[in-house]
Amino acid sequence: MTSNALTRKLDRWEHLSDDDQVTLAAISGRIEPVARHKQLIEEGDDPRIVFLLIEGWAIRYKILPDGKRQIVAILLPGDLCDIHVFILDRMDHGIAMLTAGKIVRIPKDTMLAVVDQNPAIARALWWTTLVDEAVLREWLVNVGGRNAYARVAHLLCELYVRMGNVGLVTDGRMSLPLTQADLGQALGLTPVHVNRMLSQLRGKGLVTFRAFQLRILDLDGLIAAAGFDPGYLHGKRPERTIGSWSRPRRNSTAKLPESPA
Amino acid sequence: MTSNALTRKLDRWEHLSDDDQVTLAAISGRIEPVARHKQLIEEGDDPRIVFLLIEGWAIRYKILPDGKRQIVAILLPGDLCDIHVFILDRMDHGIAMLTAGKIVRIPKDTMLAVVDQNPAIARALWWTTLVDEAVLREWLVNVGGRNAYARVAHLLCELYVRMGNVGLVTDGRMSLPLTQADLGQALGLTPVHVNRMLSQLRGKGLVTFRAFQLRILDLDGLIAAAGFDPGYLHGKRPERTIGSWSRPRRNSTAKLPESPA
DNA sequence: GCATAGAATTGATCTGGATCAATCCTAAAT
DNA sequence: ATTTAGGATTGATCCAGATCAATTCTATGC
Repeated sequence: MTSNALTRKLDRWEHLSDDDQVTLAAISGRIEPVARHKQLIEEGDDPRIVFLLIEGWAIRYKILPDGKRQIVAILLPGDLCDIHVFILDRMDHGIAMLTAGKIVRIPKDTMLAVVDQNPAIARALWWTTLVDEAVLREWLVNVGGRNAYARVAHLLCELYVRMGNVGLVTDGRMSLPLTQADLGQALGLTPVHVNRMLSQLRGKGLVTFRAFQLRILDLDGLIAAAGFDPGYLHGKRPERTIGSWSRPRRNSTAKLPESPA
Repeated sequence: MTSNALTRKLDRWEHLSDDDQVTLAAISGRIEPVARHKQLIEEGDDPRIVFLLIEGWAIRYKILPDGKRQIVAILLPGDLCDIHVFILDRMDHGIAMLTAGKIVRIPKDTMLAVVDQNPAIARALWWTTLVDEAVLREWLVNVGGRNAYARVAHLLCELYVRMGNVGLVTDGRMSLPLTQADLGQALGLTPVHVNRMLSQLRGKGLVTFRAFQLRILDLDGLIAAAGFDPGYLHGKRPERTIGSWSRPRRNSTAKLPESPA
């Protein structure tokens, strides 16, 4: 099970041979539980380990000189926590769990050795970093160019698609373990204003969000409100469903999880 | 000369053997001139070519549904224009020249073959993408968390450091071929407001900017105004000076090009 | 059931940047 | 020298979001 999360993720981009899969299985060993709000890596650390997030949510963030925290990425189950290992001698950002969860640690040296000997794996990993970059670009566009309402809508769309890709959306509902303050830090908005935008979205019958459960009521409406481009995550093939979270997809041609009409 | 821009850039991150260098020299052949404002790749294209920017400036940008343009990266001489070739079957953003300049085209297949057979080169290229990502993160922080004044200052700091790294800063002066409207599109600000922030910076004796020439008068002051972290670009070793632009560095220990006191 | 603490919500007010609208510069073209 | 066009600058006003300040929920734990 454990290794498969990684294999499955990478195989989505680049076909991996059986050998490659065995290699990956070998490096991703024991799963460890991690506590809510646990710092996985701190800004300034010399990263020596790649984390594979098996369960739970995490964030990448940077602290501004005035102490404000800017969230620069949201990591979902199946995401690779830090390949930056390969260049950064000093992390330029921190990574912290948002919820309790489970991770697998992969030491830097293991990772480097594998990459050196398995071009297909290297390429697949590289691809994941390029996808991360595409998401980051879209976040920049979001914060730089959209108003608060569209901005919130856009983030919800993105998370909905990404959660759908890993099989964590059921009937238009998903867990969204961010407080409104957290959302604000990801969007460059005040918690108060996030709240107002959310209630506006609720008022228009697009979504519902309470008790950390997001429900999409009108996906098309939300997409329109956000100016969201469903193609932007560069999904090649939809990820196969994952272990215990899995749920058969009802419609293999749909790019987005269906929203309940 | 031509090949060396690439070699030099990559060698900065990962030591390349003579063989590797020969390989790189072989793939980066003829230099072509490109016109000002030439679109290198358009959003939606299936990218088939990597561009190496030899001379001139370019931008990565995305167009919002309402037609606004958000600049998501600024490319300087020596930058690799698009490795995204490797994943994206559809470009999620466009790339356009800002000035006239010179480029080298490298076909996707060539690139893929080289990468497959030269792990060191692959790793070096991967590194460049991770550095790009670090810059992107900082841009997000900039737009999401800083006020207009610090935001402008921060971009100027970044460009100053990057230009210094490729030997294009002389006595605290550099070319900056962006209009104030362009700066606004990179920063999520109005041209009018960019203008006001610039004159504020000028008023405090930090910089001067006219006729597309930026002059840093008080680097420490600018860094302080920006909340800039000089380490953020992850420079491992300073890039060696490049061809005709080069100028011996006066102080090998300085991280930043000196500003004239 | 009651207390507690972390969130969400709501209202009132303020302000950093946006907008709108003229000029003003400056370099290249005639 | 004069026109022209792309930028820069300046001033006046507006408004989306920030701030400040209470409440109100809601899930705990006792």
